[in-house]
Amino acid sequence: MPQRRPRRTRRPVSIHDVADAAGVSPTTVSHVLSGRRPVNAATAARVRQAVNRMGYVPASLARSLQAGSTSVIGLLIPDITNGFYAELAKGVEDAAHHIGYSVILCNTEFDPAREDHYLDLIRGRFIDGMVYAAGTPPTEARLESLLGRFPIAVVDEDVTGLPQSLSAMADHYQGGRLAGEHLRQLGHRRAAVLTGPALLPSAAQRARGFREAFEGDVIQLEGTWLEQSGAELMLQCLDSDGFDRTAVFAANDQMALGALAVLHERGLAVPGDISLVGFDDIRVASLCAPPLTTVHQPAYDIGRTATAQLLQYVANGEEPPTSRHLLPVHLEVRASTGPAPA
Amino acid sequence: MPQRRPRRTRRPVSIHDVADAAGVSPTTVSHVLSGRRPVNAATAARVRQAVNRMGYVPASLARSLQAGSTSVIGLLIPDITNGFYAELAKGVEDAAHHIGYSVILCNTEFDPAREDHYLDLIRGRFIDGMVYAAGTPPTEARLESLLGRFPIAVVDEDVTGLPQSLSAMADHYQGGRLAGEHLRQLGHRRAAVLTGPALLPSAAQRARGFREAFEGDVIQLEGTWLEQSGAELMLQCLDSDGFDRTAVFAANDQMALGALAVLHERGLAVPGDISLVGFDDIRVASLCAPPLTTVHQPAYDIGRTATAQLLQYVANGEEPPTSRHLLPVHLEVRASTGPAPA
DNA sequence: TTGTATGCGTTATCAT
DNA sequence: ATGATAACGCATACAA
Repeated sequence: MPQRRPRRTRRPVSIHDVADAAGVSPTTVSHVLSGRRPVNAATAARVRQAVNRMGYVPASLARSLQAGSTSVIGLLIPDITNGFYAELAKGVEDAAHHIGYSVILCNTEFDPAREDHYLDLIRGRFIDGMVYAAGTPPTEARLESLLGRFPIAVVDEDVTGLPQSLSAMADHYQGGRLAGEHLRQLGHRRAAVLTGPALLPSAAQRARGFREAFEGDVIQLEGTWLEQSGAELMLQCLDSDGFDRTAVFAANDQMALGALAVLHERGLAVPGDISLVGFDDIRVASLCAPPLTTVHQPAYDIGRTATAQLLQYVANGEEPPTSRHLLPVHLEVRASTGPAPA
Repeated sequence: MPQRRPRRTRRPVSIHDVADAAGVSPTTVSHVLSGRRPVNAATAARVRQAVNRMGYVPASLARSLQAGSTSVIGLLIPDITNGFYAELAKGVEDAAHHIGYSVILCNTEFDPAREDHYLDLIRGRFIDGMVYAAGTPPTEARLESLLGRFPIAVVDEDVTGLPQSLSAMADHYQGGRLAGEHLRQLGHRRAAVLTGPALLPSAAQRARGFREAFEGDVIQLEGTWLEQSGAELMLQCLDSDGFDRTAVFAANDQMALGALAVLHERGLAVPGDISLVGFDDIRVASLCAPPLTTVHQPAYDIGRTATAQLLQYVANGEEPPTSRHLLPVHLEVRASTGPAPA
């Protein structure tokens, strides 16, 4: 004999309440709302009226539990204030919203603990999938227990040797090559490369592409992806004995902006004394002074593509196949690069 | 024909499976994991071993259903690629993550339908609360059915005459005044104001503050918050008969950047011919050419404060009180403003 | 056309 | 110290 609910707090209206009010069973209410089976017109009208009068909204939580999926995915990125990730996020959100999914913003600030915390969302099945663009080195160790067991799209990073499902990234190597060729054709022979974390394939590929196309004398300094890091590395360069570089390739635009600020501080002309190339082509790259020559990356498309791919399978309860999307890049030549000084 | 697998799909390990494996009841497993009541050490060890061996992770969905809350909030904003909202989002995420909450990114692109869709998340109780920074005019109609019934913090907007719970915003009026005073002191007497949507209190307050402090001849053009809109309004100004303004106040930095691009295109010097002031102080404002004089808004703090306030009550199951936080602004004087031309 | 019973996976309540 | 049972609120297989 069912006991009446305690009713301590103002409990939300449930499907049961509506059913009682309309004089039907919860099943019928459910079907009126879902349309998954025919309901007598008059009955349906009564139910709808009760729904409106009582302001009933189905508890999506209960619905999700029953359905076994939440229609929510995660987007794991290191820094939403970086224009690249913001564009990426927009692409992810667009693709997700397009088929009724929502996106949890997992902003990690490059903090492994925070990353782990957010990965627990998928372990606990609160999210149906994850778009993973961590930007942190120990990517593999952190992911290996997840890939293959959960729907994850690895984005912007070329994680190899793992049972990964989906991936989408820009052609980092080719981007590096474009930067290198450009500077070589301008007559530069001695360059500095301010890279991202050496353990990241993306950072390594950009640097390698640059070196192979530049074919000159290259010194390489490792940093994080942050503006601050670009500034520090640039300072380190300038303060080293016998610094003689005429060109700098920064692993992303944020670092390039940091480097640019330092060059300005030191009274060095860009590109008069030193040419500077970035990577990403975030909005500010075309607005800063001088406008930055940089490798354009289709951030929005990367996010949109990866998410659409992921959800195509997740939404059907299928297991995503292994795939690797390589998106094209191109060089945006602006005013931060010029002929090598004599 | 014998059935191989009774289950259609590989079902995740449940608390029941662990209980069976450990030879205890689900209740005990639950208590071992939560520590909410004493469990025999040996029993607990057996349970923990089973948990590890089977890779059990509690279904947070079921947990949420039982608990009546999800530990997720929404963040509704129009445009994550706008540096202001990105900073705001970072503040929200920080405050939420700090006490174990996650954030759903509700990016609306100023689309009312999309906004409504996301507001349904709170109606369906999939999220415990919402940080609302829509930036769209019909804020009130859209919100009136929600405020007071659900935990919502209205951010960056001064919604008056509504049963709102929490709100946090910059001092828009004072910001407008700072811009107006600055230009007046530089000798400007004729200005153009490129405002945001007239129906938005924030936009109206910024414009009013400007007019009251500037005390000169002001023409006012209404736009959206977008860069494109700033460009269009600037063009419209320049092409009007007898245009004679020496200063422009844009309602936000994005619009200022749009206006700046148009001024450059037309060969007008900034600030030589026209001085320009923005609002927000997003990162690019200090990097563009010339660096933009602008009203600084504490975007990160607005997000963090509002979220911390909201969650303080939500996490305790209490109803948030009505409150209104007004955060201070200040003027960042850079190179886009100068003395009025003779 | 409609209703009953059951399950989704967890935790709180009550019992032992 | 541990377990059985009843919710949480919905959807669905099965019955009528």
